[in-house]
Amino acid sequence: MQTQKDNIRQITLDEARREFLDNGFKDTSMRTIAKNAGVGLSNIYNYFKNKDELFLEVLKPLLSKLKSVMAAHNSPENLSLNIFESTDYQRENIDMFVGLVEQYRPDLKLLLYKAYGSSLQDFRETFTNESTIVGMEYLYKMKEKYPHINANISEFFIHTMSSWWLTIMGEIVTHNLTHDETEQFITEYMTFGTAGWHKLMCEE
Amino acid sequence: MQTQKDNIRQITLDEARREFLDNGFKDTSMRTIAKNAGVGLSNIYNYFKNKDELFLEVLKPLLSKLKSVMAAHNSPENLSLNIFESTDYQRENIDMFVGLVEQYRPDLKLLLYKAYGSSLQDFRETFTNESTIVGMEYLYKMKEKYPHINANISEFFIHTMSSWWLTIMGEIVTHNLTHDETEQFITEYMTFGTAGWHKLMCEE
Amino acid sequence: MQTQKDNIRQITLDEARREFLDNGFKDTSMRTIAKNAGVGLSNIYNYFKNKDELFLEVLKPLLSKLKSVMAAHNSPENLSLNIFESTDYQRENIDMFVGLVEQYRPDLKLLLYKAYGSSLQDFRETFTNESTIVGMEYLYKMKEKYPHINANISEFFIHTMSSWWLTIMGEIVTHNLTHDETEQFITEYMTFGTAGWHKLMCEE
Amino acid sequence: MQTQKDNIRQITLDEARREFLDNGFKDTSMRTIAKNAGVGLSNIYNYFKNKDELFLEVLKPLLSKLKSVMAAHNSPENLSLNIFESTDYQRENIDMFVGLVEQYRPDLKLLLYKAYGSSLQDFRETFTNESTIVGMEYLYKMKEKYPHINANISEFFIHTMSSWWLTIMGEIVTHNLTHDETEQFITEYMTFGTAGWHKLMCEE
DNA sequence: TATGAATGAGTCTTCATTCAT
DNA sequence: CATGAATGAAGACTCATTCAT
Repeated sequence: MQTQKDNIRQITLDEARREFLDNGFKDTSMRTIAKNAGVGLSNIYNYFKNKDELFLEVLKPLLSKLKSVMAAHNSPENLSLNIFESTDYQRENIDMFVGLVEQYRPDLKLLLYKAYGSSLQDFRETFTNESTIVGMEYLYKMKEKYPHINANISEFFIHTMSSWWLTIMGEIVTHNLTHDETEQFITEYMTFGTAGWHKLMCEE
Repeated sequence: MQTQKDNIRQITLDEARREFLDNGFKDTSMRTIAKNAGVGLSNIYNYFKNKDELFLEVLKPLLSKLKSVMAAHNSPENLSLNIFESTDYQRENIDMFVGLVEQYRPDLKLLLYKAYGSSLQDFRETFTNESTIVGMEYLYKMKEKYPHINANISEFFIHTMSSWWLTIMGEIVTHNLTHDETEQFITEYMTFGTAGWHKLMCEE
Repeated sequence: MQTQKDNIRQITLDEARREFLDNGFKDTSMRTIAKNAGVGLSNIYNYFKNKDELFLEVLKPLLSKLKSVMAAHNSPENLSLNIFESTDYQRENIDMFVGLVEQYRPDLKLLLYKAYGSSLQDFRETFTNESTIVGMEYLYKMKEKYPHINANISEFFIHTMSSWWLTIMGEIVTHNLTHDETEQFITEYMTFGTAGWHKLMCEE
Repeated sequence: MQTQKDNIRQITLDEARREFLDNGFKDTSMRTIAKNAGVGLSNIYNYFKNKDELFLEVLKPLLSKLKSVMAAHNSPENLSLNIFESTDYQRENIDMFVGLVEQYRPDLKLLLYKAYGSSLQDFRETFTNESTIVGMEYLYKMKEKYPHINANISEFFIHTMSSWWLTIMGEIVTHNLTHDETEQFITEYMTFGTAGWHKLMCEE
């Protein structure tokens, strides 16, 4: 009996996602995926080169989304001190953030907590490093535009903030907040962060 | 050649730490530990019940240190709004923090990044949860003492901040900062955090 | 894009030869052949019954050439003691030999060194056995014609000489001799062999 | 139930030899060896690092014997033109040769015909190359001692003769000659070879 | 003819732990 | 206390070939 191509591929991906989520990349066996997906073990290898590629394929949509998010961060319209006051900008930013979380919740869990043993094992570190570079560039551009601000902020602090971003993402993904809880958290987070950055950049 | 009892135990622990650090809990094999430690494989089981307990034993000192740190956080002398201004208190707090990192750097790496597969795999989550409880209690007590402050802060936000703490710890452990870099970072961190908390608790 | 029938057959054969040469029969997979030849895997089975037959088909030209060479060996005009002196005959013989090597170098490598796992795995043995029979017959006929020669040579010695022939073929195929090197070798080989045979058949 | 160390090791080696002989290295599975030897599959890995090492261990005695044989070839007492006449020397040489074959018959088959896939796959080539070097050195030393001989013999010819040596060894190992057959063959071989070498080195 | 999907048995190797001595 | 042997299940992946279309 032959099932259609796409069907099998999708079934395998779905089952793999479930299995990876339950047991993590390393503790998930191809055998189990095959059995639970109702697909012949060796047949999986007609669709995916190996276990790692299967994992990557599961996370592909999320990964490209993240890439585009990071690219957007540095766009010119964000280069304004307004952002400390502009609730609009912040709101927009946050909505994107929350949307991303809601759309990719399981995949984010996978990526952040279950990737041990895969080639994405060090994604957090990699992503943080890249974010840090982006963050530093942002800082320099701001300094050019607003020479009076304090841009003498250590790379490591930026690094830390980038890492924080992922931490928060991870926490949100892990805990299922109600809508109100989410709203309150975001307000707090914005209040806290805005005050912090303002102090750091404008009053030192 | 026989080695004395305590020696064996210690040698095993040391070699296990090294091996776990290099390859992570899951990818470290008892065989390798035994071979590199020069100890008979099955003899290890005379000192430690199993691989997991060996791992726990390696991390025991760090774990109890962390426990005491958390306990101290809630002590009465910390219950003062002064802490927002008192550089002394903050300084002291930070020094403890830095001291801890310097003393337990490898163990912290182990605990935060290499524990996959062990019973400490979820330490980060567990610890964050406990920290959150402590943090909430602290908040209530502060509210009792200073009724005018805003203590209406979401548990999830506290949770997030606790998690942040571990994130920062992890970053410091991972990157070997010079003394000056550490100083600058701490200053930035304090500035940022103090402003944030102040805004959140006193001006809302 | 469809390729014409004969094309596909030939392309497959060529790619198979290349692959077999690189990795040997056993370590070459049908998948690889198909992929590199740009032919559908299962389509190969429309042209060749199985992997073994594909291998046989690759070597078919060489095999029939070898068969004819062996047949020629026993022809009447060769039945002369002159051959020990007649450089002409020897020369002709050698030239055929060298020509064969130059024309079929890769196929000879295939047949002699890369056939493990195929039905030609024991070709060397088979061919040697047949050659031995031919050689023995040759010897008898010579004895009939020249009764004074010593034809009491063991079958095993003939066998050994037949095997030697293949060995030398293999060596020549493996090492890429220059023209001069080939010439010198042939001279040496003829000198050595002629002296040996002469001693064995005429002076004992 | 625990069997003694050496027992198991030996049983495994014996069974492995048998299996390798029957099916060749590549087509012998560790599972089969384990089953037929009555040893736990994974237990084999307590004695041998992997399949290849098991194979090497089976052939170890033969390999060191061959090494010593080659080393002896160049010894000073062999440096004499007498050897063309001295039946003693030749006899001794041949006896060693035959003894070696009789003692190591199965192992020689293994090494020469069944090693495909193992690290000894190219033993024949390797050994021939080394033999060639030894042979060339021998030739030079002879030339020094007997300046009138013709030492202008191509390396490739020597190579071919070294290869021949292995070929003959292989043939003898494969065919079970009676004592008389062996004697006759040796005589023929010596007659043939001596005449050949003599012609090549002394009359050209 | 041509295709990609499907099969199912097979490969070597590793592991934490326990057993017998 | 110490040891090396033993266990049994599990791991990812490959293969030649056939099936359904």
